[in-house]
Amino acid sequence: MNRILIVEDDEDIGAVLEKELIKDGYEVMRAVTGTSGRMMLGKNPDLILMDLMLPGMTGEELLSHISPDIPVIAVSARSSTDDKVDLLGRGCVDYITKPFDIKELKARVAAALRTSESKRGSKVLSYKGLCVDTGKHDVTLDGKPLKLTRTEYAILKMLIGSGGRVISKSELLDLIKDETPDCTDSSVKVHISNLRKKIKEITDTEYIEAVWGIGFRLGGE
Amino acid sequence: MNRILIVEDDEDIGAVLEKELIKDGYEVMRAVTGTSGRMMLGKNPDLILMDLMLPGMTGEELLSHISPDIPVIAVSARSSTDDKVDLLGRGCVDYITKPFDIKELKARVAAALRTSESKRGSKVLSYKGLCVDTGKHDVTLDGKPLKLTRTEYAILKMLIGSGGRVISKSELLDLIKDETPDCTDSSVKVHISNLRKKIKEITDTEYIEAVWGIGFRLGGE
DNA sequence: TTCTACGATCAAAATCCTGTTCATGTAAAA
DNA sequence: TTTTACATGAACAGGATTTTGATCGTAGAA
Repeated sequence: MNRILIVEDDEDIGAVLEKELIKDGYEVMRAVTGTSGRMMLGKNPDLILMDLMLPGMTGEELLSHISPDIPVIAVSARSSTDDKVDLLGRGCVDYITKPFDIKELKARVAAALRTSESKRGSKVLSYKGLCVDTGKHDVTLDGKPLKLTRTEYAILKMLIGSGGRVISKSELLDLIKDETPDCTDSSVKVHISNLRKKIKEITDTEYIEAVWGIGFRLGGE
Repeated sequence: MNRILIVEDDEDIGAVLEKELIKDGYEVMRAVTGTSGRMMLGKNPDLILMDLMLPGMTGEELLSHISPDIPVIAVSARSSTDDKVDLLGRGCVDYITKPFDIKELKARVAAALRTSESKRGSKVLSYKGLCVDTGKHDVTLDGKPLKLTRTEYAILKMLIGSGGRVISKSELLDLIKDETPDCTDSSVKVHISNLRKKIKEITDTEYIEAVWGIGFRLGGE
């Protein structure tokens, strides 16, 4: 779940934003001054929605304290192009002028989160010669590329991402359910089987291990 | 993704810098001498982190070869104010003395990149013979000009600007939505198709690669 | 040992995606 | 006005992927 920090001194607007964003499934934190906003940076928000006119500290000042990989959307009554250019230069990814349409705001929040997620979620997970690059969305085994389908990739990523923990079949089912809500666990079995087949074409090491009655785990002996 | 060139002869320090910067999502290149640093200028770094005491060529000498719009941060044991003024005059945007705090260094790197990016909004992105000049708004393939429409250009720029990352279809849709808010992903498909067609007129290399169920990526084999 | 429930695999069927082409609408250029 | 270039949506073909159902193998319990 994504965490959004709202820095807004107007109680009404803040409350509306909070309610709407919670409705969309975000976790929301609120601050009413620049100073309190700065303190809440410690809680690692994934996105910041910020008014530029704040008591205590200007939005611009607050901006300079924010790590550049957190997307910031500025909300302001001001709308001169100069302001806009200036802010975008300082690390804001977007800019909305009041009064705003809540639907548009939500769309921009979603877009900003999407790009930042793919940018910083670009991690390389690895386990014994098996490398999953979550940004490039590709996998290599002992240096050789492994061509996986979407589901196979998702399963492998889940397995490799959970550090040796056993993943229950129902967890894997949830992964697949996103696309097809009604499916039995027999598809999971097939995907696992196909994954193993592709792995076997490259190495003899057994990577995917079944744990009876529980699920699967990565652990090539 | 931003590319950072580290010119540092101390192996330990260089390795730490590289690791930390990669962790932050930068693409890192290393050089251990001034001379090799100079060669790597050809790889178009977005920022240079440079030790001033180098074998082969002094940092000051190297500085004079660097294009003035690339931000350079000097890292040095020396700390006299004269040195500092001198260097800043020669085009360094910042100056850090050893021993430095890695967090501070990262913050300065981020800040320097942010300002330089907004200053010269134009940047030449390139990938295997494909060059996108965001300033001049034109594209060349193996030296030959590629005449693209506005949308095709936007798509290609997004793909090339994201360093091999997969761009989801919804991200591409957002790009098009700016002009026509209601459009289906079938237009994305058509644009991609047209782009490929134009590329194919010049070379046989496959540049735009589909990642099934996810989106598209640049990656000519 | 024998039984049962679960795991593995296969091939066919169903579904989903991509790459094209074509007809249409629209806005700018001549 | 006419012409041209672009963007879009519909429709379809050709694949790729996913699911299903049947079948066989195997671990664990009685």
